[in-house]
Amino acid sequence: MLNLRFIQDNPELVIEKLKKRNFDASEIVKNILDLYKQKNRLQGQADQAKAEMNKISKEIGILFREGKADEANAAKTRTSEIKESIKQFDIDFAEIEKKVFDLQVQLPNLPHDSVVPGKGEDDNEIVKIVGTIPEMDANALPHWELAQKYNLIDFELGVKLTGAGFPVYRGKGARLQRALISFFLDQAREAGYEEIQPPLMVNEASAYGTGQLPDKEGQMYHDATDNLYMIPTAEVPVTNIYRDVILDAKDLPFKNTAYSSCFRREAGSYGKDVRGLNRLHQFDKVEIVQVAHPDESYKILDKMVAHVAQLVEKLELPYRILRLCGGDIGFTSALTYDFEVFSAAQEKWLEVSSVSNFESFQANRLKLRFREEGVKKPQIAHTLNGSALALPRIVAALLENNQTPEGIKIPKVLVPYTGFDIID
RNA sequence: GGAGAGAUGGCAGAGUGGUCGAAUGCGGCGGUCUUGAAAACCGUUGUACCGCGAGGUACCGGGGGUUCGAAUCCCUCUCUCUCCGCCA
Repeated sequence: MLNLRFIQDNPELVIEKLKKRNFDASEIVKNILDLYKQKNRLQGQADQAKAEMNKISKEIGILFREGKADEANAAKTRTSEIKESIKQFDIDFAEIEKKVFDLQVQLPNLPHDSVVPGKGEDDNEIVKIVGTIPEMDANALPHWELAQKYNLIDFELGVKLTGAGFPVYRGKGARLQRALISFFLDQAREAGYEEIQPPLMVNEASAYGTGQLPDKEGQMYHDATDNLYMIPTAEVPVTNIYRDVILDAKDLPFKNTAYSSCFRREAGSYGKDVRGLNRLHQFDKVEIVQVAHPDESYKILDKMVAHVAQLVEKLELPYRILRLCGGDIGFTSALTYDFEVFSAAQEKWLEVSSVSNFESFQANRLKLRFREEGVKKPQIAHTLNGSALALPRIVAALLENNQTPEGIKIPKVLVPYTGFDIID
């Protein structure tokens, strides 16, 4: 969420920048400014009343100790009125604070200057396209048919065990999954990321910390008995490592990578692009997360993009990088690059990674700060994350693009991990 | 699942109604001493909000209550630990 002080000091800037998202913030910002003034006035009054009260209480204590009980009791009678007004101030203050907060969380992050305005995905900028799109045989099979033909993934069995969107990987299909996970983790480690194995369920505080709550409540699986949420991405537990902490500036950036299964209810998304591995309730992903100094975060974003690009290249998949437009960028992001690989048999681009700089938007909610040498006041850090990479669509593209009459070829870089170079 | 104990500053740990934002120790930072370091000694060391500032307010797991006054008393919730049971 945006910092209140910042909104207060830069109302026009906030409104102007959010226009790129087709988000009209004028009403909300105006209300926030009004409430903020009220809040401060109220706090002034309340603090004054409390100061008065504290002073009297202290005096009463001294009087009692000196044995002047009469004077002490006389002083007591003066307090009841102040006490009442304090009570009322506190009630009003809490109410206004809640109103401000409710408005504050409605404002999305300010897009970076490089983000172009736009309505939706059609307006995204294609930064670059790498690799050549393979010419496929007319009878090339989509991955769900290949998965069945070579007995790699059993979607039907998943339905039996759990439900749609929970596929069962088996044999070389399962081994391919494991190989990809190891490969991605090793690559991240070599790039200096510390590997984390996080819990797959988180508590409410963590779900709030990264903004899954309150807005996206319906997108997470929730265990009501213990009030825990299945993570939709490793970003949630990993980023929450840094909730409520003050870091040393000289230790920045913090770099973490984590493999996890991800669980998403995907409520309301049935019917389109859900075939095979295209959209699942449970899938695997290796995530990279960085906590950065504000001055460094965009340099770091570029490095993260380069890291992801290099992964896709090593897998020999044709891909393109998009810079998301204002209308398509996520609520919490200031700048996002999406990676899409070309899936040859489906003949379409599939999103396999999303790399974002959240600037201070997420850190502000997390209370993730750092302290600069010699500066007393802690500052809000920047957070970034990206998928590196999400497995299912990578697998879909690998199967489809690498199919040959002899079988499915495994990219060279993966062979040491799979232990086989062809699926036949 | 049963029984018990506990939650205080970066950590450890005192504090059971007022002078407590909080002893003491460790750690951190600065300094003295030293060729340098260690040791010793001295000083310093929480966060947020409001205020131009002086300063004020809040925070001792969360919420509520008693009281002129709560870290301290009461209620409630959450979490952690120990023992027993079960168990990968």
